Amino acid sequence: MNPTPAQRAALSFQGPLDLEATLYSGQAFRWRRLDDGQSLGLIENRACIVHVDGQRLRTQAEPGLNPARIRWYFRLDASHARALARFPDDAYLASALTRFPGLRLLRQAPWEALVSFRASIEGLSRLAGEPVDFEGHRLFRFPKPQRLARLTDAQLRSTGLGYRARYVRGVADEVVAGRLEPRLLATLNYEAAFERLMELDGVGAKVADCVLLYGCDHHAAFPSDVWVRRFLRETYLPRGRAPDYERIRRFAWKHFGKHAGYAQHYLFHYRRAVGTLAAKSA
DNA sequence: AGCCAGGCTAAGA
DNA sequence: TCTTAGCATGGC
Repeated sequence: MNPTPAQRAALSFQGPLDLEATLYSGQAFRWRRLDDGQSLGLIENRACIVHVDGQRLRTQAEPGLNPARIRWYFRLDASHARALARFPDDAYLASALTRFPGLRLLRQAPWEALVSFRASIEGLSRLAGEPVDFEGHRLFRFPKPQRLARLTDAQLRSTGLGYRARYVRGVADEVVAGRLEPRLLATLNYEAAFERLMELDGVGAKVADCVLLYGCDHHAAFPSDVWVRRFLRETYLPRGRAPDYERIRRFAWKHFGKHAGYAQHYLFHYRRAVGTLAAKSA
């Protein structure tokens, strides 16, 4: 296969951009650090190498991945600052913002987010994705629904999916049959999109909210896992029984507002990377 | 090195 | 009707 040429760009941006926190905080699964300190991954299924140079994001991208799309993916527009500006005056959030001011919520592809629910993204890509040779590295694109739907159960399981293989197959079938259009989830309002996702076999509230937050830019989505629950119990909800999913999200909307999900990612990352949150600025 | 995820289902209280 | 174990596998 012919190596794919790279197109270079330097994208200027406002405010801080912390690629390390942004790419490796558990919201994206397709990036890796190169020996020279840059990061290699795929954006909208096209290979890309990035690093920050002052107030510019320097990129090498496959043709077809335009600078505008890279800006969109990394949220190099004002929407990052806007979301932060709407955060409540909150001591815990302030700690996380002080420590990781350049952590940005990525805008990833709905289809990939949908299947990445606990699926092995890398495994599925290696198994069924088109290989790409880019700047001396080999990557694999994430397979389209049509491709995943044609895989056998044994093939899906070979990627480490285990009994979740049938969930992946089910979602792929839904898309192929035209009953589900991942891109439309971003255009529905949050509640409608949440309900639609919950109808899918293998998608519960946590997974639905992850898809909506990381793949559809729905900031109302507040996925709560063990880290978020732990954080909440250490801070706002210390007594009583462990709150269930519904109670947590209602608390989140009331306390964090319309960008609760964006705040969630800050708290999630801080709790995992640093430890128990201090109520004072770090 | 063992526990636990996340969603579903079947079995138990 | 509500709660709980088990599922296949990998990550902490």
